[in-house]
Amino acid sequence: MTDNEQSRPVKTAATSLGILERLKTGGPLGPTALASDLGLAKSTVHRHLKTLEREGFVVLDDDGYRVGLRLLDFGIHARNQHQLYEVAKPKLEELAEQTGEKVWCVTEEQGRGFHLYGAAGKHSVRTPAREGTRSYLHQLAAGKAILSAFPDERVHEIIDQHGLPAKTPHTITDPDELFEELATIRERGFAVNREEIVPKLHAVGVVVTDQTGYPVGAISISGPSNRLKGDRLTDDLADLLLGAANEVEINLNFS
Amino acid sequence: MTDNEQSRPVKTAATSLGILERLKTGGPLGPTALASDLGLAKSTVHRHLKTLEREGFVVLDDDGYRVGLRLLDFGIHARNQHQLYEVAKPKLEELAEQTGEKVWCVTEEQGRGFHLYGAAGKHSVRTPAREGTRSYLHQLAAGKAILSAFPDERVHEIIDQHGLPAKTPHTITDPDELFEELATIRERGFAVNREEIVPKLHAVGVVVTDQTGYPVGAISISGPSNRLKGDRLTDDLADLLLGAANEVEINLNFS
DNA sequence: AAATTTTGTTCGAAATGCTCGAACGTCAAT
DNA sequence: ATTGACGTTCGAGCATTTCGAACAAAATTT
Repeated sequence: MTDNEQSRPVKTAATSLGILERLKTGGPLGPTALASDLGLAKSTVHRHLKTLEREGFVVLDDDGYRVGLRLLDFGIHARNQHQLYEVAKPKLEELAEQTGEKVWCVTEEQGRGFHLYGAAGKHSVRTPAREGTRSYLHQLAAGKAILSAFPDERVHEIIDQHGLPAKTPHTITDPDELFEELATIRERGFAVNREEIVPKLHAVGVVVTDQTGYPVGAISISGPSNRLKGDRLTDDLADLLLGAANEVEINLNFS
Repeated sequence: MTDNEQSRPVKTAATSLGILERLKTGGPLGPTALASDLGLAKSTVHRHLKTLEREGFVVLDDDGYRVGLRLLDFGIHARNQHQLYEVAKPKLEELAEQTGEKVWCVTEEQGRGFHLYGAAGKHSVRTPAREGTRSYLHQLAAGKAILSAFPDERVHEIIDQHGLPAKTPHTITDPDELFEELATIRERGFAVNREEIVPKLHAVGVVVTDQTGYPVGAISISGPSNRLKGDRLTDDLADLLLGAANEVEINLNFS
């Protein structure tokens, strides 16, 4: 499963997806700008755009082409496939209300973490994470909680596939260190993140498993480091999360 | 702008998108099932799937290929491009709380209506609409409200492009009837939907325009026909919506 | 307002790279 | 152990994509 080298990819399809990707991050663009960015001929990009437009994946307005809401339809569908979303959602809102912080629900796909849903408490701070955001598991409290529930073998696969890229000086970049951390997490039941992805941002995360012990995702609470520290972080909030995760796990068995 | 006949579409890209579409509606599937559904060779579908998988647009699990959460990333991004979403959201939650019904925010793209966000009140009923759902504008209260703010010329374009397909016996299928309805909506300021998309479901909708009068979307309240009728529908709820839409319009000018 | 530059769009021709079918490997079921 | 169904790989023909150049349309400048 470590093999991600594809024998013969469909280059034409990859080109279309590359255009979508570029439009997502690069705002509205025209054929000329896209062509030079992607190293393609104007006419080629134009043809792709018109095809994508026909299907609603991109739309044309005054400023150029943008990603279309057709993708929201697909995205919401992708999210609804995860039972965790619907079950965890009300619990997350409750936690956000109680703690005043930002509460997330994260799941794993292809060795990466995806933010399924976030509930904002009264005092929650703005972070780079949005719904749909894809992150490296080892950079997230929720992600490390998920990793702690995988067999070592699977964690090795993930490291092989994605590495352990750093986001801040505190990010865990050494496999051995990560495995030690995962042992600690398994022991005490929750994961802690101290400025490992965003400076001055801390978080706690707890895994949510199904009946077989497989991690279907994790929930986390994040906030400013000076508010999420000491006992509040490792006792109060961790306990709150452990209870919530436990409830979610039970509800998952009956849906 | 009525020309949607594309000179030379990129067939290969369209094939990939067709696979995505089929996976969205048809649940997890394997290469063989997809190939026979789409009239393609197994090996062709396989190659497309591997390409899509590499980009995270589909994922493979025990039951077959599914649409991947990478699409949620794109979809959320598409939604965030519409300022209306963020501005209307808190107001929708407020309305849902007040009325107990389901409240939606809809916007237009390519002559179709897209459900940006829905807030559920205590007594809200389950309908086919989800976030991201694409509908015909003439079948929605919010959609008709949007149409009422377009110039007739644009409405004609939309009718030419998409027709006026029926969902129930009450759906408006005649252009003249639609234009009469739009005149009424412009006059009184709100649109009403009586079982035009779902039997026994009624709704009220009010357009939200920008400074130039262009409809950036609409908000609506929907619920069972026996609860949303008479004065409650055309007075109480309509007034509530008109006030909310007005507030949203003002807030849109400062964001 | 004319001219010029930039951008969007169309089209032909060459060759890339996609599609198909057949064969192989793999797994589950009988 | 054997059969069948499914996923995967690979070669070869040719359908399709890609590029570049030319044209049309805007936008920007003089």
